[in-house]
Amino acid sequence: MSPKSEAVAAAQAPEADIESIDNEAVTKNLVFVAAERLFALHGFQNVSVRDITAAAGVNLASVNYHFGSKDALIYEIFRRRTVELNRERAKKLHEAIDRHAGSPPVREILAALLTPPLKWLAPDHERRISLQFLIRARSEGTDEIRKVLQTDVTHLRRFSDALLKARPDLPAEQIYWRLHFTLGMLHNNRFAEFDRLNVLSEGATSEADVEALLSRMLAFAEAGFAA
Amino acid sequence: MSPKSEAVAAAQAPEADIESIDNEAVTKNLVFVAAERLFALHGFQNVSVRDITAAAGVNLASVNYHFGSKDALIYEIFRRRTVELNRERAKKLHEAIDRHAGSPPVREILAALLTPPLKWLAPDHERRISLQFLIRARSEGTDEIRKVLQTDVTHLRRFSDALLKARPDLPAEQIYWRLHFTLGMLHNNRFAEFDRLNVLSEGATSEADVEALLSRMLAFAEAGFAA
DNA sequence: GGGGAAGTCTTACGGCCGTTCGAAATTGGC
DNA sequence: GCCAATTTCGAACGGCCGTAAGACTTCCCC
Repeated sequence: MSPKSEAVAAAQAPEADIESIDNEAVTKNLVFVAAERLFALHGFQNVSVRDITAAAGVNLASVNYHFGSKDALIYEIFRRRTVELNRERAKKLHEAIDRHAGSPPVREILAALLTPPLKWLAPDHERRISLQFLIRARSEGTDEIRKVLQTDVTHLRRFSDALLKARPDLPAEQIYWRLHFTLGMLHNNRFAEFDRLNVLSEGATSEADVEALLSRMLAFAEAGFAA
Repeated sequence: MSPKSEAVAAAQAPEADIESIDNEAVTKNLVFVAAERLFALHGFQNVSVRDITAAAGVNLASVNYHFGSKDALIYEIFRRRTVELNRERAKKLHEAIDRHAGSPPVREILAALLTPPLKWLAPDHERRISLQFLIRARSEGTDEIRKVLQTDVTHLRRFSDALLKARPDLPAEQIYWRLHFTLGMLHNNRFAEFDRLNVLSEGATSEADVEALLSRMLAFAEAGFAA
């Protein structure tokens, strides 16, 4: 009772100062943030509801009260962050379409796809942990998440359509495969993979400079599409 | 007692016929094969020791008796398949080196890296499930597996060294990053990702033709390295 | 064919898990 | 300042898990 109550009080005070939004549902937010962080760092199965509520300084029953179940919590985090990320991507894509009278070049389409997640990857970006969560959700996700990932391709279709228009000379399957390859490059941006890369290059590579990383990825993928 | 014993008897007979090797340690092999398959299909945490022993038709205690623990079993599968895969890769790389007087072109280096796993990916290949296991181990693996993956880069260094020699004009970090991108493309070859790709392309893509997939990947990656 | 080693079997222990329940506390409207 | 609704809390339930212990069986060597 005592330590948890103190933690709640200590966490609520600055929260209310910084962003007084959601004065209601403080607990729900504490759970959401703590869960996202722990899931991103350690995986869904390795983080228990008790871990989450302890880290958030709230009661054990909070997860089930506010979200219904652990899986529903995972899904809500996944859903909110996915919508947020895809909104940024779609905005960039439409800007590129407007700039180029309906059909932007391959590089700009890929930039719209890759720039938002790479921006999130920056060490001081507030969505850095969210991106790791999303990457992890792709391989370890719930049954429901897996179903959504495989079924709902409406977001991805925006990009494949734009690419088909930008390269009408290429067979359609070629476009799809190359988009698949590009997404593979992106989803490989996990902490563990960076660590291995740093060991291999003996420190010559640094993922902290996301601008440089974006340039490298765009150059690689654009050349791949031009092959 | 009765159903399990019958299952063992039924499974042992054809096993002994096909490959009479390991007439000893039949049970150990049954566990190994069943575990690899279940882990590859459903993930490490979603498969219990009871699932494995039931599928193998052996006793529950077999896993701990023959392998020590569930984690040790996972590690042994990972280790054996990794050694096997890397041996094939290294052989191909050395053949390429011999063919080209010490410094093969980028495409041949990448082919040595990608061809073995893509061969394993073929629908009728006996290592198809092993490859899925290895891909999964990369993201869901044990602490020990994760440590090995991040620490032991000796195998990968063979390829980065060859690439550095093939493209001495490129900065070293550029080589490392592009190798990282290429591996990302490779590790994205999961069943779930293929399914999504098939939905997106409305059936125009098929991962069954691994020869075509290899060509596509090599063309994409080689162009990326030439950028 | 007797004895010891290797393997198999049943059974159960201890532990962590997600979830639930009823009581207590807090909040907000009148 | 009271009542009802919402939220928080402590506690526990049922279940599945990995692992271990001990009895039993099989096999092989002397």
